Amino acid sequence: MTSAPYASRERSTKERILGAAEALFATHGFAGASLRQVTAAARVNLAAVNYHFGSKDKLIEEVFRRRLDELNSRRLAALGKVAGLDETRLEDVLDAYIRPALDLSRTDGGGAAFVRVLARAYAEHNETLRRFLSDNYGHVLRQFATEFARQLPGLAKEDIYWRLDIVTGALTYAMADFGIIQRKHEVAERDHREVAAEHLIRFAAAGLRAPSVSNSPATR
Amino acid sequence: MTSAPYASRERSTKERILGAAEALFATHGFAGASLRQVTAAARVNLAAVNYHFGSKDKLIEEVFRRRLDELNSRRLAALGKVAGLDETRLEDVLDAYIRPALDLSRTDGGGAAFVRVLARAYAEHNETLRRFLSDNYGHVLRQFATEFARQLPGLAKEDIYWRLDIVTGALTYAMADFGIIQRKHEVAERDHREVAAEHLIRFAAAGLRAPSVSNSPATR
DNA sequence: GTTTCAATCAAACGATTGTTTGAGAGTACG
DNA sequence: CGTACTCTCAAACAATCGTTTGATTGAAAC
Repeated sequence: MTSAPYASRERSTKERILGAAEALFATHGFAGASLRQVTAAARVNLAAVNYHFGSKDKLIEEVFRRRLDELNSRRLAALGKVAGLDETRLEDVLDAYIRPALDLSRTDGGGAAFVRVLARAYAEHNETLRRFLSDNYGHVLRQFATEFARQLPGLAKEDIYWRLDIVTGALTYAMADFGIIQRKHEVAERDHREVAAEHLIRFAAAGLRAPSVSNSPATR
Repeated sequence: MTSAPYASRERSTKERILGAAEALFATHGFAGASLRQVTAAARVNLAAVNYHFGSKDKLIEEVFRRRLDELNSRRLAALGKVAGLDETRLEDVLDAYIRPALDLSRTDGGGAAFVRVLARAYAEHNETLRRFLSDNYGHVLRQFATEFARQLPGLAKEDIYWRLDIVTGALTYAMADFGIIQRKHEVAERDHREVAAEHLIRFAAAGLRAPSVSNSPATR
């Protein structure tokens, strides 16, 4: 029923499709990667996508759900270990937010590609996709916002959300490695992301601790 | 020769195509927006794109060049007014970097759409496009890096580039309005971006002033 | 008036798109 | 055995893609 019909030779057809789709969506975009490219890379018949997922759009959704469920629970688990504690520093909360994304990008199963897919999702600005992400991410972001608010009593709730958005943008951009400045080639990919996470946490912690904008409106 | 054949009724065919392409690329992506959609929106014959630009790829390049040339020179002009001066604060340099992007997104001619196109370009991760941006943006970024280094003598050159990348990522995503948290509908678009710029500058200034990562490697 | 040339137009080009079809293979259950 | 069911496959579907063609327009040059 739920298991494969006969002992699968390596990975199931569905998983092979998801993996190939993830990689191709990352490099060519959702519209740019065709189902023929995907099925060829997965060494699967063209009709398999519509048979297993129903349509290309459903396949895209499934690519997200597979990783986001994991990323969601990991972030919440990490947050649960530090939330509400007296000795918790701001950096610990940031680490709970950033580190799971970093770990995801280092999984052997192609999670690195998904980080780029996620960055594309933000760029898509598609209302359907946005609602999908909001439904799956909204409550996680709210929990983090609560803990950030506890760490930063001087900030208004609105400021918190603004800065979390900024952190998310910077995180997405950095994890997807969109830098204009070329990296040295001798630096390995995973070392690169590790360094990126350090810089991000350091930068974001200082940015979050900045004086409130709302309390001092005379900025310009 | 360079002028229109007869007094143009409103805007030239090339300009109408560029405007329509910019808007459609922003919402549907480069692969997602077809030339038939573009030419229909511009009220222009389908063949006009290939006649005036040669191909779809060349059209994409031209969409970038039109705005980037302006953004480039505005940023350098703003930087020139504050660079090297004793009374210049870090926030002034950041303002020179961020404000022109904000102004661009408020132009009536659809510059707001271009900001989203720019965000897409980063997500594209296309090597050709990356080189194009690096050629047009590289020297600007280097000049800003020099001034930032002057303002932040405690930071290593590598730290400067890392943090400039972070600022660029946060700027790109904030300006393109990719926030997961829904905004209040009563807030107008241009007010929204104005507030975004204030938050960004405040956040980025504090982040840039954070202690160097390189000088204290014991982060985790 | 005639030539010249840039610009626009409808129509078609072959290639590729997502999706559907119907036959066939292979396992499980009775 | 036969029936049932899941999955795979080659082939075709209509639609849409970027691009090209050849005719036609209209103003400028001579």
